[in-house]
Amino acid sequence: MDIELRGAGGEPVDLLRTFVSHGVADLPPLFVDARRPSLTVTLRLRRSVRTVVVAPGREGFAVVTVKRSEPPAEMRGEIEREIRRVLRLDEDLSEFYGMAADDPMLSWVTRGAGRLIRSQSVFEETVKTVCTTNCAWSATEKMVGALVEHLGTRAPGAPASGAAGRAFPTARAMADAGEEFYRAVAKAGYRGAYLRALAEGVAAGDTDLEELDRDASPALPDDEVERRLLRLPGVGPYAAAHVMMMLGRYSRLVLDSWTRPKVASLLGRDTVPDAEIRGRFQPYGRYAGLAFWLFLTRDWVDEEGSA
DNA sequence: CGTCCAGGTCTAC
DNA sequence: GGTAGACCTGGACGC
Repeated sequence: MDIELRGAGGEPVDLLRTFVSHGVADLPPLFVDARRPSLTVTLRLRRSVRTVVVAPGREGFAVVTVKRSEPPAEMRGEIEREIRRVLRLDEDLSEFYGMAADDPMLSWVTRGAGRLIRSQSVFEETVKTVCTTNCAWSATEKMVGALVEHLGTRAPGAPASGAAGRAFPTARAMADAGEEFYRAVAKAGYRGAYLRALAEGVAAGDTDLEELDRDASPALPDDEVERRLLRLPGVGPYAAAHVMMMLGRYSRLVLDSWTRPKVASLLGRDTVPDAEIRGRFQPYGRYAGLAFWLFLTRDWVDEEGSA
């Protein structure tokens, strides 16, 4: 099926920029192949699990194909909705583009950058973010890979082993996995207890993460969303800002051991105080975090458009 | 082989 | 409310 690459405000969408918009776009159950280019994702649907490939189609469109089986009509509708969510196509970035157009550092984004690949659920976003804390990216890949490989449901056509072809695990599946799994298989270290507690809270219905999405609760203020996220085990200021960015709530800047040196290097300095960084992007208001992220990741795709 | 530290957070002052 | 110290893990460093 075809999906038109057009934002909710009619703004352009650069599909390759979207594919390489964020490192989490390449954590299972998402796989980016920047060469082809394509995005493969295994989706949990209401009544099944399917692996879907998104690639450039005819001019202005993405083409979505479902692996193995041609899905029935109602499933196709569901898949299209989920892909639109993952690609963030229903977000209106035209106001942000209006601001960026007058900024020499960011005017380039108006060609279609700014849609950060999103996971299927806020729960998934939160788990992945906790898995990025206080460790190298290789450790994050190890942890998330193990969760999907060992706890995720297989889609038709999934390889016998590995994370490919499996959906992100449900909160229940993660809550039921024992301490030993998090220690010996996922190599999550002290995060294991956080992940289990987080999953148990969601599975038991005590924690509702999905309502924190900007689409789900546009009236919920960012301050309140941040307060709720900070109550979660393993979620501090960095993780809260990061999850919020993935929820389309860009008021916070993601400040961590990767972004701080990166912004300093781009400004040709040794270090830059957090307050100064915030000050520089403050004019973008509720898009400050997105402006900051795009400023940092401009070099992820070169001018010719290859990653 | 020991120390440091990666896309930090928690607890105890 | 603000700040040390501990914390799993493993790859990168210095010695």
